[in-house]
Amino acid sequence: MSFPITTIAEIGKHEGQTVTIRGWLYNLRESGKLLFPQFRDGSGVIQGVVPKNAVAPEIFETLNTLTQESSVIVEGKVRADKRAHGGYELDVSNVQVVQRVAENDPFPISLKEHGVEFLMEHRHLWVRTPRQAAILRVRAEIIKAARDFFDERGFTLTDPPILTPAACEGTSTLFPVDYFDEQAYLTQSGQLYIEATAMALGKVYSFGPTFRAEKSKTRRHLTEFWMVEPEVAYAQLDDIMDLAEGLLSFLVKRCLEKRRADLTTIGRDISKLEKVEAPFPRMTYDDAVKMLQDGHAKGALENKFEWGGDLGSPDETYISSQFDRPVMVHRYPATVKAFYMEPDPQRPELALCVDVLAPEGYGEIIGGSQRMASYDLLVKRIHEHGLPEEAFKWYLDLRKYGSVPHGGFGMGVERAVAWISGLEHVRETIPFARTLNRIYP
RNA sequence: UCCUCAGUAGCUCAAUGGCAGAGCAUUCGGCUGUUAACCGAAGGGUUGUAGGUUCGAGUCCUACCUGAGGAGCCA
Repeated sequence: MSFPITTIAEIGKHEGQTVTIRGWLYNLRESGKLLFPQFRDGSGVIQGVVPKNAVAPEIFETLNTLTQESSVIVEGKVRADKRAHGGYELDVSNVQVVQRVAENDPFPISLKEHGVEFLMEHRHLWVRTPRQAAILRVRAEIIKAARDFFDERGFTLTDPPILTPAACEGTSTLFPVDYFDEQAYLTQSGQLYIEATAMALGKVYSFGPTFRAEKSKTRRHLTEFWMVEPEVAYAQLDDIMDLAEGLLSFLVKRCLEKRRADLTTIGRDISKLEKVEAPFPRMTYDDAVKMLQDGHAKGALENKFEWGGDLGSPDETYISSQFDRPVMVHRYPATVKAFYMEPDPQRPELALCVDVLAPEGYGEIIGGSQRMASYDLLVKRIHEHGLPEEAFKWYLDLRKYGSVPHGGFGMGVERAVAWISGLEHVRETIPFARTLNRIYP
């Protein structure tokens, strides 16, 4: 095996040359004394062509009896061919089997369809299939793009703790952890901590895992998921909305530039993504209520929405279905939102907050707000929500020592990936999903 | 927590209360351009679990287990 090693993605650069690829047998088709082994290496799939009279008998026999997902190092000459899916084929001249999958215990994920439970039980093997690999590449691209977006705009990455002493927003949905005989919790948001670092560094963001012990069983929920959370000193609600709009359109543009082939593999309708450009529609909660009531009058919504409630999932789906790009709903009633949100000075019953609803029924992918700047009002709200003031002492300090208007948002990475990739369920957007009923593999 | 649906071969699914079936996968045979290749053959079953009704239950009833996606809650 002395020929140059290449990846399948870059094999076109070696047309006419003999190369080495290192990967796995994806599938084997045969037609008499002609074999068509398909190899994958994580970067793509290429079909090999092996006529019986063109190679040594032992090489033909090795390939003829090779099993799906056996690991192989293959030597062959790259040839452009219109009949090939990637545009190239490999005229195989030599093969070395690294590990052969036993036929009495074959690779479980055959090329035919499978059910969700079976696939999730074999997630460690499912990730090898082309569609799942494409989704994970899109996820990686979105993560890189989000970091580039903030890094290029003068934000500093500050990592909040994952082990926390108390609830950010109430204990009911937290995973408890024993911390040297003390009760601790896995974080449900880094927000409160990055409010502190924003007062130190001006513009900050966090990027990390988040844990919610909610017993949610829907296509939008994981118990462990990743969030990008920017936080900006001196920012007001309009600045936060501008930032959210800028981030989402940046992510979509980047994926269209760099991961178009993967989106095609996944089966995404790319024309829908191409419409996602700033500015996004912005509507107040009041106008959203009117839209929902109109929807009810037209028979599109089952229940009549009354002012004062939080938007339910069917409500979000209806609103977002009216637009071809994300829609920003702002200024909800303070009573349905978190304790730390700044009241609207024009109408104190409203919170200066925004939810960004993705199109095509993907629901809320960003939630943000302007944070409460007043010490006295914040103490009052903490008490109203029945939260222990002692646990928030450090958070209240931020309002004592140079408090300023500030705000930020959290974007759910998996929901963003599900939307951009056009997936039915967020469990495919993360390598190993943690859901209500699954913590294996 | 509530509502709805599902559980039969390794996988995906059939089977009116009356013999347990097919496709894929695996093995064997055939085919020199296959595209989830195709053609022929073989092996492969405690029908989720425990009860019940019945001459007879994969099928009907009860409970439980497991899973799914919807509500609530949220990103």
